[in-house]
Amino acid sequence: MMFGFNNISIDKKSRFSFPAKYRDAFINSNENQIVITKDPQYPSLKVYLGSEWDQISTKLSSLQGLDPIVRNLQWTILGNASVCDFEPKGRMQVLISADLKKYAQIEEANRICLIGMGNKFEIWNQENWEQRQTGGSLATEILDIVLPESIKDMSF
Amino acid sequence: MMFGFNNISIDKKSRFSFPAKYRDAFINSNENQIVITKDPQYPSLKVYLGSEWDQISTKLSSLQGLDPIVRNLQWTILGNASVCDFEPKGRMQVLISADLKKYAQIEEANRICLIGMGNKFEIWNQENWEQRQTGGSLATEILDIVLPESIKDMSF
DNA sequence: ATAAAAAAGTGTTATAAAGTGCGTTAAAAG
DNA sequence: CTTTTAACGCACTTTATAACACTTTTTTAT
Repeated sequence: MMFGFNNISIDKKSRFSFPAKYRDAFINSNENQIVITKDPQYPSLKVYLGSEWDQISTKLSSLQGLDPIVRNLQWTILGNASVCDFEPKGRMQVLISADLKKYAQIEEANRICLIGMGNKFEIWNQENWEQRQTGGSLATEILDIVLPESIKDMSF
Repeated sequence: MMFGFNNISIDKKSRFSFPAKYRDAFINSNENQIVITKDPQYPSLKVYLGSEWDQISTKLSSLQGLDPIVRNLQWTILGNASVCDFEPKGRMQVLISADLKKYAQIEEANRICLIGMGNKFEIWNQENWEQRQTGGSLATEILDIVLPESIKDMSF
C-alpha cells in the first residue's frame, strides 16, 4: 500500500520518478507496468499499477457500451490510458503524454503533486490540489451525473 | 490489450500507421489482418483485429435478420467492413477508404484520433472527439433506439 | 479495342521530433 | 561525514511524417 503526498519534479521530457520510499511496495507486488489515465471527475490523473489496471480495464470493457454514460467512462478511462514499462529496481521513471499533461493542467509546470491513495496514485496540478484541500471548488468538475447501476460497484 | 489516445497523421493517399507502442500486442496475438468498419452509433470508425472481427462478424451474421434493427446493424457493420492485410512486423500501415472517411467526417483532415479501447480501436475526427470528451452532443447520433434482446449482450 | 493519360495504391528513403538511458551534480537524510 | 535520493544535462535511439518513386488500376480518347 502506498500513501502520502509528494511534490516532485517533471523533467524537460515530461518524465517523473516515483519517490524511493515506494520502491519496496513496487518490488513486493512485482509490478513491471504503470498505467496513467484521466480521472473522470476532476482535472487530474490516475496512476495504476499494472495488476490493478488489468482488473479495472477488464471490468470496464465488459460493460454494455450502449449506455452513453458507460460509453463515456470507457472513452475517458480506457481511451486515454498510457501504459508504461516500469522497473521497480531501476529509476522508477515514467513519461506523461502531452495530452494527459494538458488535461491535468500541468502543461507548463515543472513540479506536480503525486498522491499515494493506497493501491493507486493521483497526479495533480499544485494549485488545484491546494484548492481541493481547502474545500474550494474547481472550475471544471467533469462528471456531474447520476451513474447507472452497472458501475455503482466499481471504484476507479 | 491496446489503450490510449493518439493523434496521428493520414498521408495524401489516406494511409495511417499504428503507433509503434502497439507492435508487441499485434505480434503477440499473431494478427495479419485488420478490419475497419462503421460505428453504428457515432460518426466514427471501429478498427478490429482479425481474430476479434471473426467472432463479431460470425455472431452478428447469425442473428435473425428480420428484426429491422438487427438488419440495420448488419448492414452498417458487416456491409461496410474493409479488410486489410496487415504486417505487425512491418510498417503497420492501413488504408482508409473514401466511404469510411466520409462517414467519419475525416475527408479533408490530415490528422485523425486513433483511440485504443482494449481489444479494438476507434477512429475519430478530432473536433468530434473533443466535443464528445467534453460532454457535448454531436450533430449526428445515428442509432438512438431501443435495442432488441438478441444484441444486448454483444459489445461492438 | 487499344493506347495514352490519369488516378489510385504500394513501397522506400530522409529528416526532424520524441523518447530513452545513463552519468553527474545537488540536495537531503542518516 | 557518509550514504541515499532527487534533479538535471547530455548523448543516443527510436519513431513519425513528408517527400519521392514506382506499380497497378481505371478512365479517356482515338
